[in-house]
Amino acid sequence: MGASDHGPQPPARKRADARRNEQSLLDAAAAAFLTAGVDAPVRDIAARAGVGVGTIYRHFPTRADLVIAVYRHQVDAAAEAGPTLLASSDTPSAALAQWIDLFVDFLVTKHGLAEALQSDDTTFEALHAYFLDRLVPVCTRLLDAAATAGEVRPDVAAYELLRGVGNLCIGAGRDPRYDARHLIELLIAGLRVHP
Amino acid sequence: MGASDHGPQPPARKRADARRNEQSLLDAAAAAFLTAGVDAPVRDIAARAGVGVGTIYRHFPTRADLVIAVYRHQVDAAAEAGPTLLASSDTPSAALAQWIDLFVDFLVTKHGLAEALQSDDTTFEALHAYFLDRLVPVCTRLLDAAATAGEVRPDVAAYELLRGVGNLCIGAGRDPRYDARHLIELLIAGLRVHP
DNA sequence: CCACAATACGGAACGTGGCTCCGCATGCCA
DNA sequence: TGGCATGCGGAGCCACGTTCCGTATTGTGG
Repeated sequence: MGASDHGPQPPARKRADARRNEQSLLDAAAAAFLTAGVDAPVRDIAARAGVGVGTIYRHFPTRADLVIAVYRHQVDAAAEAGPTLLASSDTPSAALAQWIDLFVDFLVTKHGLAEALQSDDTTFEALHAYFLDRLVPVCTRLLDAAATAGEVRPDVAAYELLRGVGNLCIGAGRDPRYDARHLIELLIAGLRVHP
Repeated sequence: MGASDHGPQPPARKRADARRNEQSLLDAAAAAFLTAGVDAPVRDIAARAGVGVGTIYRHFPTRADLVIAVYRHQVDAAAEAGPTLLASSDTPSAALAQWIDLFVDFLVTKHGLAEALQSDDTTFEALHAYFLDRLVPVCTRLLDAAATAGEVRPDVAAYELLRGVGNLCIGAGRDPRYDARHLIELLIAGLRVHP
């Protein structure tokens, strides 16, 4: 559900001010997320957008809805990059590595996103689900291709790998001594079938 | 600092009721952590212990202090297990693997601990520091031994490895599809020098 | 152009949780 | 037993999420 229809062709027309406010909120949220992370206080976001808190909840009932709306494009781009990479890379495992790099780039630059994705807070459940809906199929395809080519172990599920990578991104960029990419490289090395 | 003296020989005698309350609080906190995780509400812990909230803050000014006090023994045990394993194992890398297993066992059974350890919440800074103080030296020794024996890559710091393992433990046991141990096994496989 | 219903808005108000502060109780020692 | 250092309780303040409803705005049919 929810993973296929992202082009509301049948325009459920809304009032002009509503659309205006929705856009203001998206802009404000994006800005707030940048400086204060994805759990920036609701009131702050509302203030930035010049609206009342009620307006946020009307447009984005849960925080997850707001976060998804802000990052939807980038997540979709990552999803679409999968097949492209698979087609353009020398080997499936190279495509997989590049794709994961993309994913990491995304997570690492979004303050608090990786944390939120793994949080058990029910507020973020939908966020978790959205990421999985979009990315697990892509990752599965890359993983399958690499496994079929005998390049990686066949006993790792896309879900697990994605969560692992997501987890390793937590706290990246907050501590110079912690290099998430380095560990993810290790993880992928461990995934490889060694001669 | 704070990592070496854990036997207050010079007894800074406190009042009897103070010591009693401190113990009640430790018991109550341990129980609360078990059911509600390490961020169980302060008021709940106080109620369980039959004291006022002020008493908690007097004995344990920050949440980290309380968590540390509750888990101190187990962390110390993990620290002490390092050298023991190194002496009793066939190879340094086997000792390392076993030791990490121990660490994972600990983290996985403590609801919310792994999350707290990586949280950027300043409340938990001291917790993070305590774990590192105690465990980084031990892990460094294991890692050095294994690297010297040519069993693992020499370019991974104990700090990084511990944080990576800690991160991978986040959310373990909350989702049957996510097996932290499996990924950590992968990580360690990637750490190994392959023939 | 106007009236009026549908739609959307704002922000006061409530619940929860962390943390502080100070008047009061308690243990300790002489 | 008296006096006082030490420790205690919990009311109260703040920050934040979330709800709710009186009011304002929009767009449409007359």
